[in-house]
Amino acid sequence: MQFSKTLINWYSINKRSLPWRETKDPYFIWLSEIILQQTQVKQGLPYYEAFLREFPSVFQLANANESDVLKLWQGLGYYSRARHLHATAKYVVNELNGEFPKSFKELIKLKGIGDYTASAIASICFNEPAAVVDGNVYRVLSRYFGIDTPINSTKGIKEFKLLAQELIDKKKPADFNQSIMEFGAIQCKPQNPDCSVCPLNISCVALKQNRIDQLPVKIKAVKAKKKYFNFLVFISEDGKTILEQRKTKGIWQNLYQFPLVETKSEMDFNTFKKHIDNHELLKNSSFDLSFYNETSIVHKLSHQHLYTKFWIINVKNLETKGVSINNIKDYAVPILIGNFIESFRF
DNA sequence: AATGCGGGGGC
DNA sequence: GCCCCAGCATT
Repeated sequence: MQFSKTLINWYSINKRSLPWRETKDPYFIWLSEIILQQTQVKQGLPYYEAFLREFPSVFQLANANESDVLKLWQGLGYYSRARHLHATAKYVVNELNGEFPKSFKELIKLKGIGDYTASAIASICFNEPAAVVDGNVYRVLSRYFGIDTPINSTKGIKEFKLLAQELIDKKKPADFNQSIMEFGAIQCKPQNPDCSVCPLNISCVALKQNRIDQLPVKIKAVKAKKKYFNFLVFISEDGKTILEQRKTKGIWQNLYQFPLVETKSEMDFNTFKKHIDNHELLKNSSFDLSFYNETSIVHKLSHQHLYTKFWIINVKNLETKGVSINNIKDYAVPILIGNFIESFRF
């Protein structure tokens, strides 16, 4: 197939030099693939290097505490990846003697490994002809073949997977998979690709029909909801503050934060002072309230916009409820909290 | 089939 | 402001 040959040839010339491309060790490939889910190389690379420094093998990762793994993951987002990464490391060490499964069928059973990641590991590490379909593959195939089935519909997911599976070079599954993804990342970019230098421009359907900017088709995402977060930043005279671990499902599960009061709207000083008067951590004690930011900090997640205020609460002492302010950098926190901690002078 | 989950960057 | 990103789990 000319399509596959062209991609593999393009890849051999244009591929970026990246650390996980120097190995077929499933631990390294697995780690890189989990980190790179929904994450660009530029953002994930430093995390990959940090994880390998801290956990050179699956055994060190399995022996770590989840809190330490989350701390290292801090800032990368989609924290369930880190929790599943750790759980799978423990499973591989404890149940599989530290050896990763060697087939798509077995790999996909592991936590945090879905169709894409199982295909990536099986092809790159074990030469199994399992086609990867990530955001890049959707884009390349939808444009080159002029397919307008929505890529995030059930029909589209099946259709593109089938097509990729037909196109894969069964003799070079690793090269084919990586070539089509790299091609999507560098040549067939989301915005303003330079089709004049594309090795596939002669036969690209979208280019011929002048539909490059209309493909791939995607079903619209729901709009983000607004939420109003008020963090209680306690400061005691003996140098302590309060951090709590988020145990509920939802965003930032198992990360730490200052005690959170969610409200229906943005709080001004007087309203908020009344609002928290009966708060569990404040009743029967005197406190001095002030704000860190008078206008909300807007933190945008994919599905929520968080209008956030940090409230400074000076108290006499916090006894055992508090943690030493000197140690707060040891806790894994959302980037929203992390940015505050960095800029606030305790 | 639909929803939730982060954060950074491009335009 | 909207879209995109080496997706997965849950319901």
